[in-house]
Amino acid sequence: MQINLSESQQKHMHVEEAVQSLRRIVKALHDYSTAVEQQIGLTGPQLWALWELGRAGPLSLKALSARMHLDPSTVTGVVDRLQKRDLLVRAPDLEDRRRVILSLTTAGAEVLKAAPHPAQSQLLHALHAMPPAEVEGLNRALKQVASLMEVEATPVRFFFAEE
Amino acid sequence: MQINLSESQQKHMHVEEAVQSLRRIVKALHDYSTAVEQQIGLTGPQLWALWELGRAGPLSLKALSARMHLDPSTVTGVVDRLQKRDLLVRAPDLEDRRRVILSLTTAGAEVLKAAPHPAQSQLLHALHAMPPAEVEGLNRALKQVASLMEVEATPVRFFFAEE
DNA sequence: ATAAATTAATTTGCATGCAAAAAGTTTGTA
DNA sequence: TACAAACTTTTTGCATGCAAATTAATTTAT
Repeated sequence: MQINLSESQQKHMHVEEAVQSLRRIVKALHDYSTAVEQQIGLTGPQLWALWELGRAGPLSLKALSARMHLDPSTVTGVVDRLQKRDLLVRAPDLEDRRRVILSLTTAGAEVLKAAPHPAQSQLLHALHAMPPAEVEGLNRALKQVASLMEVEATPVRFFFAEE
Repeated sequence: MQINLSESQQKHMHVEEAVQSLRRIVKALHDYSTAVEQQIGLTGPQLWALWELGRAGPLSLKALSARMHLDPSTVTGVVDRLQKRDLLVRAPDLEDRRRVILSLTTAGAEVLKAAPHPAQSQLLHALHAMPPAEVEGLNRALKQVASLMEVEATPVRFFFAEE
């Protein structure tokens, strides 16, 4: 079967598919987190925090927040729950007493050893599995999308052909 | 200054940048929602719910939940807040008394008329602004990433409105 | 040397988001 | 018809997530 599409129709199709693919990626990330939670009893953010501590050694709360790209007040809660389960400890920083030093406990390190990678790694894995040229092209296109979206910082009304 | 990078180092760089770009896209979506919230005093999900009601007429809570791809228990809360501000009303369905019929109030329709589209328009706008070849390449790469991430095939869900 | 500004972590308040269970309604079946 | 099963909404409980305010400690400026 041969169907002829106008150039704008083809483009619209690609846009729809690209949006669909982004949804699939987000869903895959979410599903992976849910599966991990079922498996080891830690939520996505909790495992992620442990994982960052495991790879980057003891960290202050702020440093951990920065690595997770989350607000410190959010990470405080995540750390509370991990501490309650003795997977990490808070210790005062003698250099700067405002700071708290977060370290894995032995139990935390054990859990981490048995745990799968956090969901972020799922994405990294996929990207590393792709041909370099593909990754480079994807990178260029994503950067452009991000730039175009950042230009429109303030809400504007958009109008679309059919929809 | 000339620095030689191995092929794997170059690839790793592209991977990092691609992940960074995805983060920027997610952040741009969030920033847009925040800007809308500042402008019209409605959160992203609240505007989204109003918008679906505006375009798809009166809906039951379940039907609205389905359109938003959110759990009914979540939408109950969103609807509560909109009802408290008289932007929509709950009415019993005489056909099936389990159901609740959600309708925009005049005030709700007014707010909607003055409001920008919900956040996903930002992304669509950016994609439509790109050269067709770029979109096609992006599409192909994203599909591959999604496939690689989907260890087991599962039905696609959504992270924002559409249709 | 001391006041002012900054910084780190926490607390509080609000809004998602889901799962599980409760309550009322309708449908299917024996 | 009676009763079980399924459906619709709400409630409850928990875990993010951010913004704004607080507290304590440190740095900067006067």
